[in-house]
Amino acid sequence: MALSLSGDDEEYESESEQQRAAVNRPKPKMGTTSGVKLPSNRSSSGARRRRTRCRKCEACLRTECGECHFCKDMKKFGGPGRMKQSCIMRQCIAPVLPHTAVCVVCKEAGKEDTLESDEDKFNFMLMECSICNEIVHPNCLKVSDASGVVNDELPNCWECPKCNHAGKSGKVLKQKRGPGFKYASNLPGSLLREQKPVKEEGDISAVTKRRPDREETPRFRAEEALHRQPPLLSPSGQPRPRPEDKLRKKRKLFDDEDEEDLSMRKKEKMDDSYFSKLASQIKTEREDEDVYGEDDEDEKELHFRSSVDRRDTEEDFKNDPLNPSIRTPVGDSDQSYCSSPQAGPSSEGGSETQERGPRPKARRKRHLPNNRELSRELSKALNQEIQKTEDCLAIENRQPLKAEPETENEEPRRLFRNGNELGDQRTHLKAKEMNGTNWELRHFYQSPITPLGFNRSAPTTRPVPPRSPPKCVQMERHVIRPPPISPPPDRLPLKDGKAHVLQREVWMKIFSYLSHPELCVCMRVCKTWNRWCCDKRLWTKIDLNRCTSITPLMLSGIIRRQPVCLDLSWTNISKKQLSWLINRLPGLRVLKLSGCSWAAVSALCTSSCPLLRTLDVQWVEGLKDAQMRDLLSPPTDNRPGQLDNRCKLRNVEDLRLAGLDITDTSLRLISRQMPLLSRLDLSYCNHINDQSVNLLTAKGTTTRDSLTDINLSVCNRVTDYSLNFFKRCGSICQIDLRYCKQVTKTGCERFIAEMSVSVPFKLKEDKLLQKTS
DNA sequence: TCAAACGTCTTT
DNA sequence: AAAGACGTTTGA
Repeated sequence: MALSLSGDDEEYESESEQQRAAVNRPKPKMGTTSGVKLPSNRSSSGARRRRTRCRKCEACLRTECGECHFCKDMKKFGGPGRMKQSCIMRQCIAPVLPHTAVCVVCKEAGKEDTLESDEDKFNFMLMECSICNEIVHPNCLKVSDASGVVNDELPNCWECPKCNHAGKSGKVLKQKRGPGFKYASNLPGSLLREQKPVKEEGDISAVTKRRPDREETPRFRAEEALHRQPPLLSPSGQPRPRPEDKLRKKRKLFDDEDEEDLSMRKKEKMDDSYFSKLASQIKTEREDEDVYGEDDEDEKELHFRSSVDRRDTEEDFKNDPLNPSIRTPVGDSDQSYCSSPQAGPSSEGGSETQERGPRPKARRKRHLPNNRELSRELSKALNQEIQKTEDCLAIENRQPLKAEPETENEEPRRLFRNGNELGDQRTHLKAKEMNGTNWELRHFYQSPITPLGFNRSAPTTRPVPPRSPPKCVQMERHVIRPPPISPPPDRLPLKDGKAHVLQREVWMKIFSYLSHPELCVCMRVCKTWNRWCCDKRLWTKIDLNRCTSITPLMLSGIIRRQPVCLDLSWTNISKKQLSWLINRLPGLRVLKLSGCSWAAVSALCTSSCPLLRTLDVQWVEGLKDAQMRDLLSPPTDNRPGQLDNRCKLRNVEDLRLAGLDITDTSLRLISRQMPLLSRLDLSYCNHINDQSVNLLTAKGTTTRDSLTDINLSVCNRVTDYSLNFFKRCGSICQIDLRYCKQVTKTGCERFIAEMSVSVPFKLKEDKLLQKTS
């Protein structure tokens, strides 16, 4: 299929293939396999062990979805059973060598389980060479002057010392990641698409680290973006962004002319920093030099790893394209494709606004570019870069390009400090310099929401919900990487072969003081730093708020970092993307989806995130009672293995529902299904009234005791009477009734007076009641 | 022995 | 290039 050999892959031929060629099948086409048959003996180069699922990864643990292409083919689902493929949802993340695999030297199986130290484990585990396909215990090899290059993307996979030392390239490598990725990455609409290897051109790095495909990023078109209008005032008092903020000043900020500047600035920046000095000592860990150490605790928890930002080279360092704000020309959003979110169970509410026209443009002129605009532009710029990066890396990995980058958006040549390195390696270099950290940069430059002031004139007007993105021909195409088998090295290798004196954990301490943009800088220094800086401890919170385009690269970047808190508010993330993410972020505690479409948010209906504590779905387009019911109801899917009948959001403590057209129906469900709910934001909910408050605080409800903080600001149906209901809330600490027309100051004062006996309250602001002490 | 499914080839 | 087909490997 997609991973079949290109004409160059002449060294590879599997046993079965040979048999087939000889017996069962027509002769392979010329060029597909070499005329010279390789010995089928596995101990020799050429034959490769089929891998099998690990049975441990999340995918392996899933049950068949019954809906995908391959499930439908299965006999048990009524299909013909011809395709014989694993369910898409069950594509193993880290396919392993079969149990029958043995070392070609000692003929014994892997023995790592019997050993204690990491070093022993490594030495006695079976390693399959991605070049010669030999499976050996590293310890059984006698090559002392060269070490293997571990491929952290696939368990038990490396380039053996022999091949590595001989300078063989991985060009014959067909599937570094092995099976299990194959179909998932090639299915229509799959998030996991990948490409066939392509003819090698030029001198490219020895190891073919696979790259995610060039993405066909779902994006909003400029017009569409204008339609996505967050509220003018967020319930937390944060003003909502205005349409005029969006998509202005397309190129100005990142004009090509700044490119020169960039190298200078980079130079300066690096020259006078300690890092730059250090960097000069650091051994540049090119792909073919990199030897990974053992797994570290944190990374073991990661189920996926992407190679997004794993390209770091000298070039990276020298050409640090770090400051995106002065960097890439921003392409027009004409190439913006939109994903094709499938509406969730209750998608009916989401489409009515799709045809809305753009807002009056006059408003757009009003203010100067602010940080948010900047970030938006950056987002686009970076996405584009990422796309190009992928192209380049596709070349680097001898994968065919899906398409050439749009000429008009072609990245201008940069001034490299070492211009001579550009030469014939330009493509490669370009790929490297654009090291997948790009996306990471973007969100750092997103500013916090800039206050625009309260707009009370029409506070309860719902923002125009984001338009549902149109179908995208090629949606996310992205490869997820398994986590590294081996951890980063404990010490930083230096050029002289020695290791830096500081241990990794010391570096981690240092890194922990850095901002995310700074971490991105560090990630470009070398591979080791790249890996270290990706430690999830440094990325507990990832903010993609108002990112106009969530790209597959970003998704895998997120997975790689395993954030605890993820803000995807006001993005055009699709259902598929969100679902994909949630399923891969088992530790996610905070998920912010405000301003997203219900189509996207409905991913929560089918994905389980039992650890989720904070859910922000304010201003979600089309999220009404029916949808809320879907969100809160137990999974309807009761296929075998689907045993959890509890509410998927049962552990939510902080629920933000501002700006939703929900009624008491939803509140009943909430009070029933979220026993731990402590903070509830219902601001701008026009249907909320005293009866709603009564419901939430009624006898027998868990919310009565669990609620500590409720936001009812701009709920115009709420009156002073609600305050009586709050008196029975045992834990209530804050009641926000600001801008509730029917709530009076007198009413609040009365509440304070009456409560003073038991719980002292104060008016922090007008109609904002807060417990003192 | 059998179901599952990997990896490659063929067909579209 | 993508989708489909299928022999063979793998684990139970």
